[in-house]
Amino acid sequence: MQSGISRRRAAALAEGGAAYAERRAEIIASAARIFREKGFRGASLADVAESLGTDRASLYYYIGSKEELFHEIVRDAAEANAQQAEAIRDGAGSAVDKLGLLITALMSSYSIHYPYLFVYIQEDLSKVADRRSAWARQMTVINKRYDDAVIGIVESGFGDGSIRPVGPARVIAYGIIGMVNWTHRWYREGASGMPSAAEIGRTFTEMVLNGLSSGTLTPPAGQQPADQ
Amino acid sequence: MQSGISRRRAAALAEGGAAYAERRAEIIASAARIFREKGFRGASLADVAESLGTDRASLYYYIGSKEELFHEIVRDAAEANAQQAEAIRDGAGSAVDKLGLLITALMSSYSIHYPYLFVYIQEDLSKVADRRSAWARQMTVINKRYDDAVIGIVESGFGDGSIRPVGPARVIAYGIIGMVNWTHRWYREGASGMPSAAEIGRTFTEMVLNGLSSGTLTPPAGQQPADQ
DNA sequence: CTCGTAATCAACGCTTGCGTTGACTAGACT
DNA sequence: AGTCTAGTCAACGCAAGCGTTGATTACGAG
Repeated sequence: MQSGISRRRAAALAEGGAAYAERRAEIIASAARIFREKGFRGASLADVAESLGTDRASLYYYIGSKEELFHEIVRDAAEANAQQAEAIRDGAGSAVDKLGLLITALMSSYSIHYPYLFVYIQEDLSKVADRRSAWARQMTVINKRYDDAVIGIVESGFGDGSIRPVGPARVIAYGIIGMVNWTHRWYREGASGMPSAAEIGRTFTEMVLNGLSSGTLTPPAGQQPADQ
Repeated sequence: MQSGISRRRAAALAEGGAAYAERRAEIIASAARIFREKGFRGASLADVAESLGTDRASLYYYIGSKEELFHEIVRDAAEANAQQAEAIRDGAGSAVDKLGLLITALMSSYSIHYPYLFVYIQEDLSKVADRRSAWARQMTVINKRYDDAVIGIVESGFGDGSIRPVGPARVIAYGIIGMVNWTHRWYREGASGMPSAAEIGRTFTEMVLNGLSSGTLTPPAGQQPADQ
């Protein structure tokens, strides 16, 4: 059984009016900003409504619930992310090249889809929804695809010898992912003194691929003995 | 004006009974686990009480509020973290050595103080409390001390030539911090197939200091031209 | 001018969760 | 046995926030 407002929303959605779709997109964009600022639980629909200069109840003409709003924001971001990683994994080049590509591609995604991607990254999705819900299961799949793509690149590098096996592929992959994802805590698009996303990507790439050590004061690596 | 329960709590605290302190610590430890699992906003005091087999109201004999409980968990973790980073920065060794030390030290802290440290790390503190509150300002200071210690190590490495200036010191520092902190999303103490914190620390150290590239398929670094 | 549709909003019910009250219980001490 | 105290808990008040209703406004078409 549908509620009154829900029926009207479904009708408007089915009709597919351009103005309606545009207003809806506006709401989603504004909500993304709010979620980015306050987090999913910290943000209220009142905040979203206020940022749009409208009433909270009016939002329900465009969206079914706070969760639906959140899902809409996150799903596309996650899917795009996964596809990008998979495309790089399946593309041409050595594993090392691919890792470099991956890092810079992610950073520029962030720059473009900000704040959508950061909403996605900053939320620990396992804490936002019941693990058994349909949406949570979809997200688990998408996240796994993403992880597997990165892990796959590292493993292929182990195989062709282009990546030094300094540890388990999963740990290396999560290290890279973490380095990039953690930017959600400090990177602010266009803040004064803030390097560009591209510059951050280049720095990360260089440090992960070729290392920070200049080799002038420490032995130049190879396999150093486990000192513990 | 104090409420009844608050007066009794203050009295019990002032008296300093050992059993009281122990029970209080038990509550804090259990709360840390819950906060770690559900996040600050997602966890309710009912959850905490239930995990202790007691009533929610009984908690207030030991703690003043949910916030106080959270602060107690986080403050020490943050302070310990900052002091550790500062001690490493101010200790002996080259900057490269210090970075390696820092990474492994952090990872073993996590292993020891788990879940306290992860509660601290997983919460974006700017989203949990009003930025102007006394506590938030204290935390800002502690966080800055930590960041500055890491940035300081990187800068000193620039100075003595042991660290290659692949980008701004802040970006390098945040890259390392991110790599380590992101473990809160996937590292689970003692989960099956999970590497030890020490092993993860070694892997991260090796990849950041000496790089992943074997040099067999890509030019061995130096300064590569900006390709953009 | 009137009518119909798209869009808005004041007001409501409902749930969750925080913090408090004041009474109760178990056990130590006299 | 009687009393005192540390600790517990059923019950309450209160605020925030979600989703709904039903009426109202704005406005374009006829």
